[in-house]
Amino acid sequence: MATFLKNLNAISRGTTLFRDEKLKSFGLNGHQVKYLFAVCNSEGVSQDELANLLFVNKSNVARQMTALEEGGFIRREQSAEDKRVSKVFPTQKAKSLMPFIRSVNDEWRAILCAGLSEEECGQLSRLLEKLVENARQWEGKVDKNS
Amino acid sequence: MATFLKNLNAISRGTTLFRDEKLKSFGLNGHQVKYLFAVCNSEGVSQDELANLLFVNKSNVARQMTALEEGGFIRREQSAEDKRVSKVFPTQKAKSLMPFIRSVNDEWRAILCAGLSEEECGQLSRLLEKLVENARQWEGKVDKNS
DNA sequence: TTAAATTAGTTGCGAGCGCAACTAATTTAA
DNA sequence: TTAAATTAGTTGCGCTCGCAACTAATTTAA
Repeated sequence: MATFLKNLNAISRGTTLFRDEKLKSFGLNGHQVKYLFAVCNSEGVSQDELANLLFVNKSNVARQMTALEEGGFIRREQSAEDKRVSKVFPTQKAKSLMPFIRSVNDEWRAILCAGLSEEECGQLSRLLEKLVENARQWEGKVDKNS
Repeated sequence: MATFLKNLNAISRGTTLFRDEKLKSFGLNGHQVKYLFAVCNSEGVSQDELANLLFVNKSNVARQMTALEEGGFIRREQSAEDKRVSKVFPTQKAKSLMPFIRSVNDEWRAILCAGLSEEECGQLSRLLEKLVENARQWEGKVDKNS
């Protein structure tokens, strides 16, 4: 069990490091890629929805959106129906970068899953999905609202 | 793939949160448990070895050892053979706490793995182990010494 | 034997993170 | 209809983290 968490840390760290390496020349760090990727896959998403999608606190979304906006990767648009809501859109610059970001992700997955069969890879995804569901259910129960 | 990393974050966060909840009354937070657990399972380990075991930067080990020492959970002893090395030992206080820490870990694993069979749980551990190995190999290749 | 290279540990720095407190907009109830 | 509760987003705080630069001890080479 202790092993378990340690392992997740190692993989998370590696992922960020890999993305850092590949994307720093574009003015993005390994953490920001995660946010930008989500925005590009859900254009017009609200910051609150982003926080839920990415399992991070909404304060981090606010800060990263400011950074990405200053970097010219996204723009925010106040929702007409609900003026509290900021809808987030990728800029053309971000969209142009997406194929490359996808290739970086693919490359990293290939490195991570080297030596695993397709079945094992799928099995792993499925099992992790289940664990996340369990974790979220517990987190919901203790009601750290976020 | 994007999903993949997000999932790891959610599980990591849940683990820390759970440990925070259960152990704060003992003066330990969710992160420190990880370090203390490793020390208790490898009495006399060096800080450098701890960093490798836990996949964290050695600077964090130094800081957490200072905190754990101040909290009365560990003591450091300069190695006689190599005066650069600090050997780290758990105090009696820490040892007494270990059964409880183990039960917290077990409880969390039970929550995480609810709905999974023994075989699936084992399979998951095995697959993650492989991924970590792959990640470490890549991290070693880019030589971020740490 | 002495000088250079390596190693364990520490510290300053900047970054990400979660939480709590806040503002402003919206919804719910009285 | 107005007051209370909720919601989206922002900001201050304190924590952990990784990196780089540093000290002191040790090992390697000249």
